[in-house]
Amino acid sequence: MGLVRSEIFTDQQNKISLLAKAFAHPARVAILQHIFNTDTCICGDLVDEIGLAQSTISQHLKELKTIGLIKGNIEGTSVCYCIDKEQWTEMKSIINQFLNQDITNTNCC
Amino acid sequence: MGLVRSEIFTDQQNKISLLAKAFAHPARVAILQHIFNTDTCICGDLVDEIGLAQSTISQHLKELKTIGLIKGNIEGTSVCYCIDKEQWTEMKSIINQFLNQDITNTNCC
DNA sequence: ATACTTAATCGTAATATTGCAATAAACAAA
DNA sequence: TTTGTTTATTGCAATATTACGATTAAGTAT
Repeated sequence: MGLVRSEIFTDQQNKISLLAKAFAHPARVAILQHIFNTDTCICGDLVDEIGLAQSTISQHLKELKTIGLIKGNIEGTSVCYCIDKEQWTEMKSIINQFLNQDITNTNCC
Repeated sequence: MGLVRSEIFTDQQNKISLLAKAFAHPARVAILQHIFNTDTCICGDLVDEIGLAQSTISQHLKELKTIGLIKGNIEGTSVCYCIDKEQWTEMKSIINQFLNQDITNTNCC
């Protein structure tokens, strides 16, 4: 069907999967890494840096904005994107809580 | 197009996004949590636990197996799934390296 | 052998995602 | 105003994902 049945999962499960989607595409990973790597905030050079069309990059930026991990400041004619530090930290904590589940219990294989 | 242009990204970026896909769906999050929570390995009760059809669960299990995070042991007529500890640890390290990028540099917004 | 249980696979339908060209919007510069 | 620059949006087209019923495969039990 292509339609996720979110109702049958817990809020936490839906939240984790939503956050994971942010970096479940290499372009979004690249965008986030580039924002991290440039000490000054990012503008429109993502299109040159990554080899995708401007509209495609813009769409990925929109998704990251919707999820809440980045925010954009309009600076004249260009837009400056940066990490939303609070949200990033919260995301990290949620994901880490999931990743750090105790592995020692599973002992059959 | 619906076709990810993997060639234009680094191996690391592709790897991160691939791993993230493992928990970019609430059903797979639920499956992994359930394997973690039951001290004994998982069998076919995932279908009862999560409200999805048997074939759907089986498909998600296959994806998790393909990504490498779980492995299944045939035990008579049922199958026992568990976390692949080595792979899980490696995944954690790769994801954490990405999540723990220094946030202090981004200082425009 | 037959019947039952369990999980994988196949086929199909529907929705989601990715990508790009073209256009629009918003601002800057001349 | 006109021109250029930059980003967002719209409108496709193509591929991917999700989900389920039906079937198959493999083992158990009778």
